[in-house]
Amino acid sequence: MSQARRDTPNERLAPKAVVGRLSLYLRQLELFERQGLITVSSRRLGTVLGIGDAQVRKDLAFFGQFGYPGVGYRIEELGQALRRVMGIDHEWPLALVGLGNLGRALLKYRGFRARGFRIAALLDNDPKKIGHSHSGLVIEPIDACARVVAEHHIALAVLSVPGEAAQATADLLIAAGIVGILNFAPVTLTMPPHVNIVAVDLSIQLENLAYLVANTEPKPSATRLPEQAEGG
Amino acid sequence: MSQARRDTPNERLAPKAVVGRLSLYLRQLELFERQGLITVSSRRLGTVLGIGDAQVRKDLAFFGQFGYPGVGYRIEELGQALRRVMGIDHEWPLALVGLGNLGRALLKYRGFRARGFRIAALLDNDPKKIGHSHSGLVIEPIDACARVVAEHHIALAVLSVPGEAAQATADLLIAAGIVGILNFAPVTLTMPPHVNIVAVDLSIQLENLAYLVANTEPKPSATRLPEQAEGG
DNA sequence: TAGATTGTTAATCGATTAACAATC
DNA sequence: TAGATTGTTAATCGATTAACAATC
Repeated sequence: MSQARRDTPNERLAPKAVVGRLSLYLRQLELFERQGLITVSSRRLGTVLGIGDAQVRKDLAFFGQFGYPGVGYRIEELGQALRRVMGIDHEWPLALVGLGNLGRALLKYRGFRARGFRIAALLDNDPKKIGHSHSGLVIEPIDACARVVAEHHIALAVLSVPGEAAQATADLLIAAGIVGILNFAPVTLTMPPHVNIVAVDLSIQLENLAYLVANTEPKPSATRLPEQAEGG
Repeated sequence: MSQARRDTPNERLAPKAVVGRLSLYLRQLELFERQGLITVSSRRLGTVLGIGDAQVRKDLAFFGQFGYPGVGYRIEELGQALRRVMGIDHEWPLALVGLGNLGRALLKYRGFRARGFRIAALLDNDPKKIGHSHSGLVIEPIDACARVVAEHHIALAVLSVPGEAAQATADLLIAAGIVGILNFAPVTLTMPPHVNIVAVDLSIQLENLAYLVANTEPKPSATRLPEQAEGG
């Protein structure tokens, strides 16, 4: 419940790499909190995430002064501060667009809800799906997105339509006022500058993994030396 | 069917950022190929992906000399070369571990198959699920992973178990010979150095999007100037 | 040939790591 | 106090961009 102490918000947008790590820090802080810890040092926080202590401090310092020299960071306070700088100190209603296999799985995915993201509307263009209910929500036609977005004050959309439909659907969503899209379609979308997109291309991730595996030394011996691996 | 011309494989592992873009290049090349194009310049390839022409050339040059001055890149030839350097010029059998909502959606996801990844085995620890068939495959207990991995020559696993089970399950998979994991569990896994991991954390991606949206200027006017957005 | 475009070198930019005075 | 740890500056490292001779 304490307030952040010396919050010196930075004018610039944080580097993408920093923001990605912020989410990792927050997740780990919440874990530490459940374990009953009160404070944590940059070294300890970094170690469990495979990140150097200097980098942890630098990342956090970008947004303000949250630590106490000689003590470390107060976990609850830092967690609150990070939620605020990340813009997730309040709920975000989402539109889920495209209710194929992946879309329906995302609808039931509990990780979103746990992080303050609430799916508030379902959109699909398949006449066989429109009108059906999933998890208490009725699927509406994509044409209705302007009304739906306004009604529920939705800013973010999760796009899980087929690749062929992705750009046209995104255009409709943007016209309806959507300003952020989490794109699961395997397509590079073209956007006006005020709209943000984060692409999650599962095949590309798997390809990157294949490359790494194809170019990594095999296990050198029976000895194993645990080491950290990263992700976004 | 042509061979790459002057392939000068680089000893070093390519930077992560380069590998990520390689997948984008390949996807776009395949699109161009379907559109009937024969050659493409670095400028054109870059433009549609929102990447500079110098960067496209530099990325490709890391792996060899694939272009023709004055002409550009032969699309089919470059595509083949990229598939080879990425290690996806052959099929990869996968183990899908964890058949919750997300796991079942991934099983039906067609993007994997289209890219040479074939789910060859299903593993889950829920007694209610073991023995049931999905898409022609029988769910086996995770304890059986050593046998299953050996039988199907599986190197890569897709891990979609709950966060609490992720590390223990990953340890079993590694002991069974798995050397690459696509991790959907919201947990930072600890790995021996010969094992690669790519983390796909959907909540983190959505958090990054929320940050961007919360810190982006709103639409300045009615004029729109389309611009490229990126993703991995 | 003239025009286009590569591969590569040099210049710039940004991100990570190391070091340390200041603080508790 | 002595020990721990921060925030920040300087040093290093890596990645991107610009420029251009070489090539077709």
